[in-house]
Amino acid sequence: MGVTIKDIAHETGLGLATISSYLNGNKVREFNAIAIADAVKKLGYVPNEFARSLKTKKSMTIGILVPELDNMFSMTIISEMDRMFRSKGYGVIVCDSKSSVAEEMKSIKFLVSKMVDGLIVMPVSNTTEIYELPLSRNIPVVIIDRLTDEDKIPHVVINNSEISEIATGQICSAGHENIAIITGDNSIYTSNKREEGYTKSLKKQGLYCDKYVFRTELTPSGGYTAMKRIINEFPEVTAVFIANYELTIGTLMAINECGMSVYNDYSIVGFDALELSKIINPRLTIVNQPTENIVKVAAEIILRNIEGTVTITDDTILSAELLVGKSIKNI
Amino acid sequence: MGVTIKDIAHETGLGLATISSYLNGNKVREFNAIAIADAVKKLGYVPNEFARSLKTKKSMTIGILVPELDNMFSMTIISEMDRMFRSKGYGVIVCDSKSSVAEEMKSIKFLVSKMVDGLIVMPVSNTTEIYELPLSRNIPVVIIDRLTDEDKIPHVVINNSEISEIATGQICSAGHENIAIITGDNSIYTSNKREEGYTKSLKKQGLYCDKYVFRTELTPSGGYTAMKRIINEFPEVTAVFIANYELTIGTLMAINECGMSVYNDYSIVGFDALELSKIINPRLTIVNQPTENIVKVAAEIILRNIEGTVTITDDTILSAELLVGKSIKNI
DNA sequence: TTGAAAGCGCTAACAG
DNA sequence: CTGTTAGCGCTTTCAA
Repeated sequence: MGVTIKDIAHETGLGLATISSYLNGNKVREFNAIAIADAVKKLGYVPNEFARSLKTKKSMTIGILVPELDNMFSMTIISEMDRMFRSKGYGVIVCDSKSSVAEEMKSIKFLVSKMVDGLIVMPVSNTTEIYELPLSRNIPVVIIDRLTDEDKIPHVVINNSEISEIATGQICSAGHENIAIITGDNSIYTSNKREEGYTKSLKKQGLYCDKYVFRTELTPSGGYTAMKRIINEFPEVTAVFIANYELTIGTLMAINECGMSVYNDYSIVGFDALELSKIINPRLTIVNQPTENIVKVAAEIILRNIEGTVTITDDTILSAELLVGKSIKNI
Repeated sequence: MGVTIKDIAHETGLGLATISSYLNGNKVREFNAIAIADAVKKLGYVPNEFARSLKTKKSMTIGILVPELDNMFSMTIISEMDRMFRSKGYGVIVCDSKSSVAEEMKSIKFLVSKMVDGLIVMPVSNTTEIYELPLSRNIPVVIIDRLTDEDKIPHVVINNSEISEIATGQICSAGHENIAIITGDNSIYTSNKREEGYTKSLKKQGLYCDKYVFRTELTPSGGYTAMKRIINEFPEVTAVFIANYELTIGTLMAINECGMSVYNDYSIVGFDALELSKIINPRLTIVNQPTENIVKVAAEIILRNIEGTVTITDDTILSAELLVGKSIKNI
């Protein structure tokens, strides 16, 4: 605690700049390089990032803000962000806005005060003003998972509506006529868009019926309760499109608990439940988000905007894929 | 971007120290306080944390290292840590060691290089040497979720063995004789301890049979596969104790898929699956970890050790609780 | 209370 | 390639 480059300058008899040079990977006479390396080891020198940051104005940390931390999708994203940024020498500092607009604002302030070099936000609110603070301090922002009307900030999203239309279409093609959707509140962008695709598909076939739209909390309980209602109150329903992971878990539980089964009793298309899909028999047909790609693109944009030669503000729309299993029955 | 306390000193005609004093909540003549506040607002001054950190040697961030980021328990812990520390002005920087000893070492180095003020580790490895680096730099460490033979570092753990013994005992009391366990590899502390409690309980009753011990990956697939084997190869088994959340999901899926049911066909005690337990009918009996308390205790210790008046090295053993549902059948 | 001044440890000109 | 020097923006003695 307290070995500085000055100490190793003393030890080696060299100047500060030489040490600094070496430490930053610049050319130094081989002879000196060895001396420095030795001194570093001997004295147990570790660079002081505070001082470095003060000078370079970079903290080498990225802020990530998600609505809920204990949610499968958030977790996957964070997990991959962590890997991605770590490999570039950046640390990741995470915050959770508890799906609250007020908390979201607070979190952004907090992250900015922590001097993050960039900010990745999975937003709750629509207000674009929450980005004024980071932007005013030249902290690049990337919004993921939803589109907003903020046009100075790049978005990375998937084709929620389209893929949901395709997924629903798949169910229609199998001959189902009473198809339910279990999704989240309409104020949630992804829930809304996924419902939009579902609706579009069914209207095209003249099969739409708003009684079959179940909007609930995005939790297993939400899915469970919704599915129970479908089973009990709408026996004519033969297929269900489920718009997220937590809902999918709950829905499956409800089906199983009632002694019914996927495929035979209910044709199912889930969302995000890659791991689940594999352990269900027959294998679940699901929509799979390209999380790795979302992260890769978002990270690249942020990193490039941090470099700051040009500023990217373009949105990226990635395609999710329908992983076809055996959970849709032809009737 | 660039307004410093010097600027506001100019603006107000006061000295640097006065401004700094005010900013840090110390007494300043009311008259001046107002002037400073005005200038701050007018110039849009925001303190530079780098400079402050350089001086105070505190980053106001805590490093958290978990073996797997996409794991229910890790997530819950992180989510609560985030809340806990945020409320104290600390940020949380998370790392994932991918259950690898080498990665764990790297992550600790990384976190230390990020100048965290404290480190909370859910360890993978047994080696105590990985803590030498933070300790040598006076960064307090708290180990959670497992006990190691490191005695300079406080641990916060639950009574894994005891609660598992109790849980298993509960199954025995209901008259079951062939009771399986689905757990993780023995090298994983929690898996090992939970199995230990199970074994102890069964041996006491003279019911132990090592064929009923299933050690697998801590994933839904792991649980699913293990349960399938139980169903197919050991029809005499009537009850299963499951040692973690992911395994519990997989196990339930397997049971349901085979057209069997919890309670009627299999008596089940799960782990950590608070949310699941509620959506299963009959309600699942589970072991519930006091995550909130784990976090609270760990955070308190870290914070206190950061203050640094005295150094706490005591271990804390918290009690998990058995939430009794209706998933154990009397036979 | 307040102001002046001395660093915290590092980087980046600049000159050699 | 190397050494000198001047800060980065803040906190903190120390006097006043």
